[in-house]
Order: sequence, then C-alpha cells, then structure tokens
Amino acid sequence: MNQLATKYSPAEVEDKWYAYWMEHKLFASKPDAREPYTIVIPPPNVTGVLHMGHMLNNTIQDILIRRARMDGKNALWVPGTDHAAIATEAKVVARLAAQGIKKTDLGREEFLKHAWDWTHQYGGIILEQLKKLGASCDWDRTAFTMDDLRSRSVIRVFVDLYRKGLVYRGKRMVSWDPKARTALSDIEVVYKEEHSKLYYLRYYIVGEEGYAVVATTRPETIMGDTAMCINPADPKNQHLRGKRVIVPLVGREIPVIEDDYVDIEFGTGCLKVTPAHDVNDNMLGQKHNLETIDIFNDDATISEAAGMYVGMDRFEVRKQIARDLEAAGLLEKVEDYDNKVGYSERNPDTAVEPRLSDQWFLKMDSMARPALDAVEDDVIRFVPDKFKNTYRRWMTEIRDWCISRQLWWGHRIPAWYLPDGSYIVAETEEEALALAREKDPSLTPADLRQDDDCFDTWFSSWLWPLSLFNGILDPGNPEMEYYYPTATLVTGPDIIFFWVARMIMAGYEYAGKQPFDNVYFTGIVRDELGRKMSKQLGNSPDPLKLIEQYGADGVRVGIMLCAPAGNDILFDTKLCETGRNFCNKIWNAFRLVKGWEVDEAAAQPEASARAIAWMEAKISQAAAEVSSLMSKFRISEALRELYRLFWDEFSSWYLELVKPAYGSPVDSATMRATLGFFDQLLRLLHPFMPFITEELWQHLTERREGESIMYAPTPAAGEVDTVALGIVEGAKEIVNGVRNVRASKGISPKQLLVLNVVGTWPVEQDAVIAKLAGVGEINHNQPSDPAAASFMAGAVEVCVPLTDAVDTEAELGRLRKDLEYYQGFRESVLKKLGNERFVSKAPVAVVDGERRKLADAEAKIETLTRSIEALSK
RNA sequence: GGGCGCUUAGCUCAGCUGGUUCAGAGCGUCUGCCUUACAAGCAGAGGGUCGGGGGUUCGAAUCCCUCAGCGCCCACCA
Repeated sequence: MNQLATKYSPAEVEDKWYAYWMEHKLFASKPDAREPYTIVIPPPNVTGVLHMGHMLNNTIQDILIRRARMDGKNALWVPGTDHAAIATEAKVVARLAAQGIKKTDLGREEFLKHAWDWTHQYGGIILEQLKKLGASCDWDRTAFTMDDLRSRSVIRVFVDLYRKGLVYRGKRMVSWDPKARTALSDIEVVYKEEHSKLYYLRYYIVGEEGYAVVATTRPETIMGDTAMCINPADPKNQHLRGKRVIVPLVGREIPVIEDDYVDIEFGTGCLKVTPAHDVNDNMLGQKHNLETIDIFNDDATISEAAGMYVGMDRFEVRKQIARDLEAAGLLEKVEDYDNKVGYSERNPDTAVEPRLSDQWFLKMDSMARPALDAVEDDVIRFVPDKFKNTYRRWMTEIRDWCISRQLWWGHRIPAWYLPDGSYIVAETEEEALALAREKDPSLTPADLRQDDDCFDTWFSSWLWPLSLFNGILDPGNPEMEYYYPTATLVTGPDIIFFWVARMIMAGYEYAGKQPFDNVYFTGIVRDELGRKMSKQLGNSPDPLKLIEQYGADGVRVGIMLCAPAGNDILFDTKLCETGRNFCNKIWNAFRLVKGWEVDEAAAQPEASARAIAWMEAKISQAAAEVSSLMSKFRISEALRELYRLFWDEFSSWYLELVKPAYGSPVDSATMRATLGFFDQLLRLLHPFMPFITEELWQHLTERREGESIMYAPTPAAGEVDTVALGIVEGAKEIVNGVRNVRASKGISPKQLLVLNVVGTWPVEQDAVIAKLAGVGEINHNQPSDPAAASFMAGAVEVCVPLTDAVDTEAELGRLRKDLEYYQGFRESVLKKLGNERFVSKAPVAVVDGERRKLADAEAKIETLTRSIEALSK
C-alpha cells in the first residue's frame, strides 16, 4: 500500500468529511425512544467572528455531544446567534459615522434597515467558522434571538411578567453622552485616570456661627445639592447633627443627614449630596427621601432648574463657579487630586454625565429563590463547584434587573403611552389600543406612542433554552417534553450573572424546571503572558489561520490539552503543534499497520500474543478511566489519558512488539487484533478529533455510504486481565534497563545482547524482552558477573556481558551511588517501622507495604554489595 | 472595601477521598540516532527542601491557621 503520504494533511480530509456529515444529516436529531442529550449553544454575536474563547467553548461542547452520541444517546446541539444589541448597534453606528451619517438623522426605521443589512451581510459568518472546527450542530435548527419565534417569546414573557406585577418603571442612573445625547451602556464608558482638583467649599450653618467644609471635584453641581451628609460615628462632625446648612452661592438651606456610607477619613467627612447627578448620592437620596434637582440639559449645559449659570457648559461653570466662590469667600482651598473620569467610547473627548432616567425593571426576589435552591441542592451541578459561592452571593443580594436599554437594535418594549401619561403593556399595538379604549373609547391609534427603548440583550437570551424549543409560546410541546431540561451548558464564568443565573430563573418561571442539569464553566483564554485576549492588544490568534496551519483536530487537541475546567488558560500556539503532531502520529501508525502483508499460514509469535493480551487490558483500563473522567467533566485529563494510550502504549510498546521484521508478513490473528485495537482507539478519540478518526475509520472498516464513526459505540471497559498486564509491564522495566545500558555504553541497537539474570523473573516476559531490547539470549539464575554492565530491576540484578572491557571505575562509582541510595532508603523505612504508633495505627496494607519495601531494599543492597566486592578485586 | 481563587521542574500546568500509579506530564534543555510508520520522529539524561512559617496526624504537596506575592469578580470613594 503506502500511497498514503508520510504526513497527514488535514485540509481536504476535513472538508470532505464535514460535507459528508452534512449531506447525510448526521447531526440532525428528532425526539425518539433514546435518552436525549441536549446542549444549547451560548449564542455568539451575530456579526462577530470566531476568537479563541469560542474555539475552546465550542470544542468542549462538540466533545460532549459527540461522546454522548457514541454512548447511544440522542444527541442534539442547537446552534444560534445573538443580536447583541449594544455591540451590534455600536458597529452599525460606527459604519454610518464613517459615511458621515448620524443615527438620529436617519430615524428609527431607516437605522434598523441598515442594522438588518449589516446582520445579513455578516450574520452567520461565525457559524460557518464553527463548521470548520467540526462542530456537530443540528444546523437546520439554527436560531437567532431576533427571529420571529424568539421575538414573540420575548414579548410574551414581558407582558406576562408585567401582568404578574413583576415589572415596574423606576428611576435609574445611566451614563449619558451629552454630545450624542444618548444613554450609554456601562461597557461603552471608558474610565481614564485624570489629574483634577478637589475644591473645599464652605457651607455655613443655619442659626449659628461657623461653617462646614465639603470637599468635591464637581463644584458646578452645587445647584443640585439637596443635603449634606455626615457619618454619625464621626467625632469631628458631631456638632453638625440635626443642623441645616446653606449651599454656597445658591443660598438655599439644606438638611444635614447622617449615613455611615460617608468615609470619615475622606476630606472633612462632610459630603454634599446631589441625587440627580451621582450614583451614590442618588442612593442616599432614595434612602433619605431627598429632593432631586436636575440641573443639566440634554447637552450638559445648565438648565433652568439650576437657577444660575443657565445655558453655560458644565466645565465653563466649574471654572466660573470657582472664581465666584473665591470672590465670595466661600472657597476654603483647592488641592490637586487624581481621580477616574468616565468618557464616552463613542465620543472619546466627552466625559459622561450620570443622569436619572425612567427605566423598566424586573423584580427579582421571587424568581431568585427557586433558582438559588436549584444550585444549592445540586439539581443544577456547577463544574467546578467553586462557582456555587459566587452564585450564592449574588443571588442572595440580588437587585432588580433594569431590562430597558436606550437602543433601537433589539426587541422594542411593547408599552404604549397614552395622552394622559399612563401606559398600556400588551403584545401588539392592536391589543394595546383595545385595552386603552376600555378606559377611553375615543382613543385612536395616533394617540398611542410606543416606548422608544429596547430590551437588554440578556432579556432575550435568558429564554434561550426555552425559546429554542418554543417552550414559551407553546409550553409542553413534544420537543420541550423531550429535550428540556438540557444536559449541559458550557460557558464562561464571566456571564454567570448576566446569563446563567437568569436562564435558571426563567427556566423555573416558565417550565417549572431547571434549564440544564450541568453547567461547565470554562476558563478565560489568555495569551502566553497571561493577558486576556483582546482585539485592542491584537494578541488573539485567528482561529481559522490556526486551523489552516495545524488542522482542526490539531487545534482542538492543542486547546484542550491546556483547558482544565474553570482555570484560566494560557494559550500557546505551540500546543497546536503538539496536536498536529499527534494527528501525524496516528496517521503514521495507521500507515504502518495498513502496510503489513498478512500470511494466513504464519504462526503467531509469542511476543505478539503477550502484547495483544496486554493491550486489551490497557485499553479496557483506559476506557474505564476516560468514562470516569468525562463524567466528572475532566475533559482535558481524558484527552491526556488517550494521548498517552495511543502514543506511549499503543505506538511505542504495542506496535513495536507485534511489528514483523522488515519484509516479513504478519500472522492473521495479530493483524486482526491490531485492527481491532485501532478501531477502538479511533472510537475513543473521535469526540476529540473527529476528522482524522473518521478518515482512518473509513480505511479500516467496510462501511456503507451514510455510516459514520460518529455513531459507532464507545468501547466498553471490560475485565482487566491483570496477569497479562503484569507480564508486559514487568518486561518493560527490563527493556528500559537494557536500553539504558545501550545508551550509556554506546551500544548499537542492532547488536544483539545476552542477559544474565542474577535471580529470575516470570519466563513469560522473555519473549517480550527479547523482541524489544534486542536481546538474543536470557539466562536465569546466573552468578553475578563483575565484568558485565549491570542494572537493578526490582530486586533482581541483570548483567549484560560486554564485548569491550568495562570501565571498572565508572561502573563502581555507579554501583556505589546506587548502594548509598538504597541504604538511605532502608534507613527511612526502618525508622517508620520502628515507630510503634505507625505500626499500630496505620492500616495493615500500608504497614505491609513498608515491610515489602524493606525486603526489596535489603535484597538490592545485598546484590549491590556483592557486585561491588566482585568488581573491586 | 467585600468575595473567590492561585503559588509544585527553566516555562505552562496535573496531582480527585491524607499512605508504591507521589513528587508527575507536556514543552524547553542536554546526549545518541535520517533504525524503510512517523526527524511533526526514535532511544536515553538532567532538573523541584511542592511560596514562607506554624499546627493537626503514626504519616501532609494534599487538612487547619498565619504571613507574603499574584490574579479574578462585585461594589466603587466624594
């Protein structure tokens, strides 16, 4: 044979097999009598491109799905994408801006057209990239968080929650971009370290002499002050308790309130409270029922409400007010001060202004309870379980969820305002109108004004496991009944609150059950320097380039080798090389076996028979180990186990043992067994390396069109023949010893050696040793030979007579070093056994073990001593 | 400030229920091999007082306390 190239080339193999899998619809799933195993993909941004985080995440999902499929389950992996409200809108805004178009000039309808164009243009690229990776998703089910079914589900849920009384409107601080005149999301705010000033202002106390001094970085907000706050435990400000003070320049009286939020150490311990323009002040304002004065217009100029400096820019006012305070003797001092200031990502020179606005909120506490219990009671299992702590903390201190966003790209909030200022929540405008007319029959469609805002992206993705099976619009449908709850969610710990917790809440609220049984938290992929991979740093390799370079299987192995659950991953491209090399190893092992000529009449060599019995036991052991590791989600370790099994045990030991001499045929029993092992190994490896295993499996088996290794059952862990196992394992030790002698003495591997054994070992090992160590003759129970090179194997000394004279001094040195080691070892064992408490308290097996160690050590010491004596003569 | 986690070979990390699968793997380094499956390979070698200190125990990389360094998440200081 050997038309097969010496190197595995993944490119055509991968495309060929992916097309084959698709053509035969091998990833498709329909409910049937089998046990389901379902994964819903964490939907990537619809216009995103694949990065290393996706690679990791989706490789893991594919491994789980493929393994389940081979375990005989009905495996379904549902793909889809997320509309990613803010991220996508920001991209579209940026593209329009490049053409000199402003979003506000376009208007909502036009803007959405552009957004959809963008989505259609770039949408789904990421899913095509996943195919390159080998992802076995049921593509016919591909969903989008803004497709019809998902959109209707979102609206249905919002209206339902509203009618249950869980939705309310409230004020919330948002970051406002005064230039774009729009609210920003938290991730659109960039904080910069800045040198600014700390102004110390005098607030005169009403009805007495003297004043309190307040330190602030924003003196221009004093017109919005509605209180001064001190810490009740602050000894230096006790005299202010219960007093009122006068806002400088403004002249308004405000109360002194007390709250332990105030840091006694900072400034003078007095804090001015401006509830309309600071997040914390707002919190204080709510707690103490303070008045709120909004002193800014949309563009951050001073509003009428301020009563002074009206129409001026905020920073101009800051300068002016400092001068005016100074002139009025109300400025105590000014200090340099470094602080962080938020800037708009969209307008990098514009500082964001905290601003109060009306938002929609969802009450969380009633939904949080069952969701918390589910994780506490391990109904939902977190892997690794350390994330239970994180989850518990957040769930017990859960805050209401602000579900509205000041965006156009997303699900528009189905609330309509009436001329009288009230609003109606309904699934459609028609329904809203009908409801409105119950109050006022004269209303027309023109009287209704729909809320401009959209839902938070997570308000659609929290329904994902439900909406994918139409569980919102048609609860209890057959697909829901079959696939829900899903088996495992694979995601990053960074979205445990945004997404995981909320899906759990939605699951209980709308299906009465957990959305998934397991959550596997992956690590965060970092570069070799430990930095998070990011576009700005440019330190994220392009996954598609990696696949081109190393093959999908190679990249999958590369990333999985370094991906323990929950720990961050320092990704090094080198690991893909290891993966690629592994593919090559498998490929070449296959070339070797396929190249063998079979002689039906040939007898099976003893070494081959021993090897086969041993390999069978090895595979059985490994299959059990891999099952156990997979059930614990120790996927990386399972792969390592298989890597070792294939490379070390199968290739280095087994194949070398059964390999016929050059030009000689192999006996049919050995060939059959070898092909059988190959088949089992490919099946064990398939979930990790789908392409190469499919390719070789095709060469290995007579397979009909439409069949695939994907559906070949996982090899079962059978009985382990420990005797057969022990024979080769024992022989390996001797072989290693002989190889060591060869290496240190520079003996060619071709030169046949004689072994004189001082003592004996099971003769069944001899054939194995002979084949692998290049040994022509093994003599048991021989006297020690000082002229030979020797080594210890267990308590047995093995002498290798040499044709050339032995370097006596070097040999003596080596033996003495060994002797010293074993004497020390004996001492430590003796010490342990001499400890009465050890002997009486430690388990019998452990004590027996120590006694065996002692006996072994003494035997070794005896042989070594004799050898040294003999050699010294 | 609150919480969580990490520290084991030059590098990246395994080490689950304390004890012969306990000091491991991969990569890197060094030595010898282009041995007709594979140089993307083969056969060897060196390298760590398991972050410091204390405790529990017959026995600690493993459990507890403490200190030091690093990282992450949440809340963020006027």
